Amino acid sequence: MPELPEVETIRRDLDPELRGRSIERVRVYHDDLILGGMNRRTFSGRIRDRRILGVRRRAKYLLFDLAPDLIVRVQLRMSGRFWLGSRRPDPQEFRHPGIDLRLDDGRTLFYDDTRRLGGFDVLEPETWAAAESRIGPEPLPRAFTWRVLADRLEGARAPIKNALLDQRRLAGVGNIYASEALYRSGIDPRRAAGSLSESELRRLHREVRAVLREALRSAGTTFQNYRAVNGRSGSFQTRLHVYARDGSPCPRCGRPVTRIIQAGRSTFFCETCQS
DNA sequence: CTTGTACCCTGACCGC
DNA sequence: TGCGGTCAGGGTACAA
Repeated sequence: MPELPEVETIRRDLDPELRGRSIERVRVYHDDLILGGMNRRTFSGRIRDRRILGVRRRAKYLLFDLAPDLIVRVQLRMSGRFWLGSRRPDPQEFRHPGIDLRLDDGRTLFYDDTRRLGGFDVLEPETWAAAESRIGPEPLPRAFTWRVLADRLEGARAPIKNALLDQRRLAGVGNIYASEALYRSGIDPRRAAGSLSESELRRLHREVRAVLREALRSAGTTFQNYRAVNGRSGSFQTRLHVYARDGSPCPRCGRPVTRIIQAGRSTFFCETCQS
């Protein structure tokens, strides 16, 4: 479920706690949580007794750098969650144990995943570099100018909403912030991505960054499942303009928000304010 | 190459 | 209360 702001919130929670710790013991509850077909024994063997150098994020992936030179990639997908503590969390909250990583300070990092769409894999640096090169630019650094966005969308005939979700074009935007950024930019989500004018691209660039930054400041959007580490909720759901608000009045013009399906996912927008 | 669709999985919710 | 249908912050394989 998490998009860039949610994954980055989790990264900020985890990094100072995990940095420098060693993984003493690994427990895997379901083979399908090890992505890429590695079996659980091999996975455990690769990462046991290694020290965590730090936790990074790229797009919606969390990357645990292990000494001396190995990467654990975590994909939360729709329902992955973390808990860090010396005891297993309340089973009311964490009903679907997925992977436990016991650390050398007596605590355990518990990964829980209701739908089991997420999971972990272990990558050599070269393998990660190859995968990483296929991901679009991060939207928050200064290097991401409106011209970079224009480049990534140039010639695309797909609807702009779909293009924003395509991680090869742009990293980190998901279903919530795609709808929100297009609403704030006044752009119809059905427009061909390559047909946006310069002023539309400038507005979209500004609003994508603004909505992601504001959501990050609110520790993300807790709609249903998403929690930061140890059950902490985000608060950006109170600041959404259109997402999941179909039928409610558009905050700008008062006409009802419309819901359509694009690429199999819901899109929310205002037919009056977005053209 | 680009684009769209089906699928992975469980749970919550809605109408009958 | 039960049951079926729909939907859920994602990514990927595969078809067209």
